[in-house]
Amino acid sequence: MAATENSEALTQRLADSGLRSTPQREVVYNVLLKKRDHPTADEVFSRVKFELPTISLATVYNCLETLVQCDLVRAVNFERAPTRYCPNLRPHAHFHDEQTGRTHDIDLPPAVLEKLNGVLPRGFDATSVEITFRGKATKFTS
Amino acid sequence: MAATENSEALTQRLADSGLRSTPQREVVYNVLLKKRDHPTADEVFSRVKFELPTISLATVYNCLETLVQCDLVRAVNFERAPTRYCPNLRPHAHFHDEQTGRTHDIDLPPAVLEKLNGVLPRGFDATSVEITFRGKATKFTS
DNA sequence: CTTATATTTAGAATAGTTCTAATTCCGGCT
DNA sequence: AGCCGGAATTAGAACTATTCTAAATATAAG
Repeated sequence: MAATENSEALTQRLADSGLRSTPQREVVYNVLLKKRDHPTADEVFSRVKFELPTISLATVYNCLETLVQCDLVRAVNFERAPTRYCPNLRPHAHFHDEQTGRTHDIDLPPAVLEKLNGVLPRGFDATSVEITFRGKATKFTS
Repeated sequence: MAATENSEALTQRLADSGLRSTPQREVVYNVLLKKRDHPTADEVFSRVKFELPTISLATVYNCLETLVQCDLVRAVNFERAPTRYCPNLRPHAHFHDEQTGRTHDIDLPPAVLEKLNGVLPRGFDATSVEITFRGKATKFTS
């Protein structure tokens, strides 16, 4: 996908919510797309500063929040550690490697999602489900 | 189950970890068992104070941490909200009702847990999985 | 060009939790 | 019973991720 495509997608999504496309929002989003290692706001901040040295941390938080609102990015929480951000929009779980601290995306097939919804008793209406594995990734993992 | 049974179980678990049974730990644990509404540390604090008016918040945090270490209690995190505590040791998910803010336990049958482990690619070895639903509980729910 | 509104910004404020250092408690030894 | 040493508790300070505030800046619309 060309970078301009992402950029246009971003502009479109922002417009849909009555928001503007700004250099800060563009760069924050591109940083997330470029290295999908579930960075924290601080990590995003330091990566963005290469391109926009004068950006403030508050703006990074604002942009991330905006992207989450537009459904372009997911906020990922693990215990009480700093929130991490993830531009993977497919339904997926997270695997938290306790040795390395790294977070891996685990795709969730529709069948599993259905099975999961099946555990909800009558009267519980879920709009979303969040799944986090903890353990260690032994091998075959990048 | 008689209260003394829980008390003995607690004492046993603590001893297993080389820890002592104390009035503070007993009361904190009993508070969790008595009203299973996933209280925060602050809520536990105020409930415990009825029995131990001089207990400190730090001690409540210490006791909760100890109980979690001993596998008698689970710490439940939802987004970045204050940690909640849950003495339900059966495998279960949590349903977070966005209207009321209440958290409900959802039992997880072994079949579902197996299915879930099945989504992990070779090389991912999970020791635990945490599942949180979000939505609204419409009816038939206490 | 002007105006209105959105956005960014630096720094202060907040809140849940953890840390620190001093005190208290308690079991085991004599 | 009395003492010792480690465990536990305590009050308050410190920490940290995040949000808030208020002022400055940018930008789209008329």
